[in-house]
Amino acid sequence: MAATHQRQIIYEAIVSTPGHHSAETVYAEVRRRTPSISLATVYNNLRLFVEHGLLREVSPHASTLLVEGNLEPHHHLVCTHCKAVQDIEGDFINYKKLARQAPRGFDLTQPLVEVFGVCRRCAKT
Amino acid sequence: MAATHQRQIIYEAIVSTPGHHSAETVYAEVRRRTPSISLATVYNNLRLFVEHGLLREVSPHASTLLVEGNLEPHHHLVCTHCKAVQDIEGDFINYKKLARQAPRGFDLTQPLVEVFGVCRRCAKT
DNA sequence: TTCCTGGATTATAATCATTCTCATCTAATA
DNA sequence: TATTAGATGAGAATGATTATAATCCAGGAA
Repeated sequence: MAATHQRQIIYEAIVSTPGHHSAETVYAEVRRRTPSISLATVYNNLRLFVEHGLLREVSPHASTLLVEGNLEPHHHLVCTHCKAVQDIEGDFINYKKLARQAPRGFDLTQPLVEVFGVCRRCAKT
Repeated sequence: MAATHQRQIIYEAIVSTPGHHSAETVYAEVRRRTPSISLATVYNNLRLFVEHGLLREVSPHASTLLVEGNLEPHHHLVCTHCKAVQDIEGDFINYKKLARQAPRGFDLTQPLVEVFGVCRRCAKT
């Protein structure tokens, strides 16, 4: 991966500010220094950085709406590669600890949890 | 909420089949019985059902790409209402139990977890 | 029954984020 | 300097979703 000027300023813009960054916010930030940069370049490199592990994707799931009729408490296991979602049972969450970590006032009455990993098929590749 | 014909067949199509349903799959299924139905109606009613708690949204996250530079192990707390994401620390996950529940071959070497709830500001409303 | 009214539906246009295409550029190497 | 592979930029294309506006329909009042 070549360390081009664009890549450097994109990376800098992200790691220099804690928190979560969208393509648009990065684009706006980076454009102040290098106005000729293209939004496509930002997207390309965000994806590249995530693939190479330099950045982490905040919500690595497919962007399409999914609904389910199963209202029983259960959680989801999401493959960050193929985006497949499957149900997962079990009480692997310590709700007391979780509630202690959450900020005051955050309603966790019925927490849903999504666990990200890589499914067997994708792990083989 | 009026129990119209369209709403009934949309709801039926979802709860009669376990698993996760996208707007397109519901649309395709429902069209076999009522070919005149509109995709907009499917979207409208999926949203309505989710709001009324008849259905659950599988990945109630912001649909835009977000990245972060913080590679330290941590998790995310997501407000299902305003979609805001904040970091959350802590070891509220029992990884042994989680690994036991996950299907064979699912790679959970570095699991990311998103916990959904309602943030203080949205809970007030 | 007939009219009225408000909500529901439909078709389609519009929007938004993201990806694709392809011509151009750049930097490293021969 | 010439070559070449990869990177970039501009804008078109895509795909999911939402908005718009006209039409439809069911239930209640006359």
